[in-house]
Amino acid sequence: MSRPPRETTAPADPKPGRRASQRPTIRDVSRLAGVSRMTVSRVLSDPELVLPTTRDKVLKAVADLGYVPDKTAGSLSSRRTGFIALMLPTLTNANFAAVAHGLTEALREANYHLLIAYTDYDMAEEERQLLNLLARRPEAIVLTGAMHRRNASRMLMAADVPVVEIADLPSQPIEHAIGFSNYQVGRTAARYLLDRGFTRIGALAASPDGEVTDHRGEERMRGFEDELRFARLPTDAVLRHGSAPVSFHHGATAFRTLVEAQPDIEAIFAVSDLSAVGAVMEAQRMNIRIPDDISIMGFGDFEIGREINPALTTIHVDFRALGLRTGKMLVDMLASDANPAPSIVDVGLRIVERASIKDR
Amino acid sequence: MSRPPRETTAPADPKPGRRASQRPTIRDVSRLAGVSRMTVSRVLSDPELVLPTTRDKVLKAVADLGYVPDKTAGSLSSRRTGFIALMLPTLTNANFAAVAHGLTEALREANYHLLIAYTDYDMAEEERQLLNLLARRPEAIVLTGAMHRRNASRMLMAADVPVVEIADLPSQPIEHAIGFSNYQVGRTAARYLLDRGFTRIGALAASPDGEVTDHRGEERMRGFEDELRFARLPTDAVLRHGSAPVSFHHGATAFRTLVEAQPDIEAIFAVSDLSAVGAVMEAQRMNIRIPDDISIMGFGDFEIGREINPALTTIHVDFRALGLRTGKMLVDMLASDANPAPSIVDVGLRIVERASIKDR
DNA sequence: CTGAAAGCGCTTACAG
DNA sequence: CTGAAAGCGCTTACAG
Repeated sequence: MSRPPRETTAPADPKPGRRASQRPTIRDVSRLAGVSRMTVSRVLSDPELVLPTTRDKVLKAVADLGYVPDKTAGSLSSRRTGFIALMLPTLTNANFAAVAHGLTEALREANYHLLIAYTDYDMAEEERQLLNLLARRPEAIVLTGAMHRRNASRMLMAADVPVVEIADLPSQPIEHAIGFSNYQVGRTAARYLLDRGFTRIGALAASPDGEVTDHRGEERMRGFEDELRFARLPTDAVLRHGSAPVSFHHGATAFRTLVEAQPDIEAIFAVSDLSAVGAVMEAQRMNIRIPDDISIMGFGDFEIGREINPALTTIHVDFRALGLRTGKMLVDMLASDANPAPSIVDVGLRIVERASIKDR
Repeated sequence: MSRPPRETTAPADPKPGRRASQRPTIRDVSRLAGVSRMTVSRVLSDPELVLPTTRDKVLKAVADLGYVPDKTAGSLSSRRTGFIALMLPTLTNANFAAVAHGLTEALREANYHLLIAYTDYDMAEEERQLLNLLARRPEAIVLTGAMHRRNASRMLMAADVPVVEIADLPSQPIEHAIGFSNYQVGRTAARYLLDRGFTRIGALAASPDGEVTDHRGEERMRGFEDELRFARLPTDAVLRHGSAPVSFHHGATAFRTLVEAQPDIEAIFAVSDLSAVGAVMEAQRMNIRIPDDISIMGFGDFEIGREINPALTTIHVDFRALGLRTGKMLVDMLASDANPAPSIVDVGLRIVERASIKDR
């Protein structure tokens, strides 16, 4: 592996005199433009309110100085930070990232900035992060529903801003909730497999581990097991393996474990497409044909599921739309300064039938 | 798909009187504890400085009121916001998400909060986001290297804080740079394929589209093409298809396009594992055997590449470590308040040999 | 259409 | 070990 020389042209004088030049303030602009600070402020926030001549003088001074208003000061004074807090279990999950993207998009026009924190599925960390977030005085708080520590719930209730829980529909929402029932996802999956006549049915999930738990995934498993029980089927092939978050590798090892323990298994629901795809890959290596020998379905409709062979049957939730919708609701709410009654919105879910479930 | 009734227990009285109760300030705490505001401030930032008796009174008042200090005010006063700005092309890319995770981890102990923005690979958006970020007075700015608009570069230079470009090694860094050479990635990939005796060599990438361009990916392609040219091989099988960011689907369609145009192709380098994996999946559907008929290698070492069959040969860069390292450097720098000379750190790269390249 | 005054909720820099 | 004063850089709420 040869490495030809790189042309490392050292920049002439990088960032000269950092400490020398203080950043200009509104006062500097006002002096240069020969107007009051209020006028500068107006030009920047409500230009129509000031005479074009004055406006141009100010704008020129702003450009000449490279003035960037300090929002820290602005926030303190106006009591509006322009922050919306978002707390997620993790950033490295395409669906949660999609929520963040959807939210950002909805918030962009109204000029809100997302303040993101994540918990790594750890409830103790959620509480810690929540404190950090609250200290920044966000104008609204968005977080993943399902489970919080008591202290976290209390802090959320005491926070003087709208709270919306997403991606689940808690039975006792803190305030607003926009999402879907993970419990229903589990029941729907089981029902789907039941309806196709399978009787040896299993599942792949993570194992709850104290404070580090995927509560939403657990909800799916609870629904799945309930539906099996209602059908008088055993739940002993519902495998909890490793800890959250799941991964392709999780699916591969869990699949092998399950199949070795239950060789007659016919159909498997994985808590996430990540696990389901890993299971399909492991099946290929074990020379188990999907779906002829074993049927597999996932949850989340990740892109990779559409591309593998066979394409993965899964349950789809539009996470991007969920983020978008949450953002729009918040923008409306914050604009009107109203305090509407708590709303619970179910965005629903949809089975996407592809090729990983056997026709029978 | 039946939907049994959900127990929608409406919470007794969610968030009573939001507008009634103002959030407590440091003044409220000081009054309740019978001390000055300064003493409250000290208890919260430097507890050893105050008498245990006094401290306990204050802590009790803080707990009773549920006081959370307002960092907006604190920031303005102390001139330290505790923010580190991070600008990324996108959040929905496992490697960039890993950078964010690594950074967060390094920053956590020092109590810095990441302020994240992303550009969707759009340079105009980068400039807009940069302004938003700068207005929040971050104490340092981390962004993806390779390319910026002139205005963006100027704003960065004028910003009175450390700037570090990551995930590339620009020939003219703004200040610090921690990353690897994407150009070298391309050359290394081509060299690897050349050394194995392939002569009909192609590549899969996105097509630059004005302001919306994956400049780092383009650098990889430039290196790849250069290495082919140095070997006196044609570059006509380097396919640019669709626009950034690439995806599994991108790889699938680009692969089909390339193979139909160049049926005698022997080996392909994909700009990202995402495309490479999509290509492998499409090959399966086309009954093209990997690596017997065509060899494929990717870049980025995404988890899915390890799990597919055949496992994907790729080029690995430790993005998490990159984030971690950047964070540590920043914490040190900010703690000492020093202004060290610009540092350029190459974290290197590594070929991961798996099964998608034919032995010959 | 423009500006002088007051204040947002903290911390800095003293003083005692 | 504790506190009174001043001030961070803006915007609000008037006033003219």
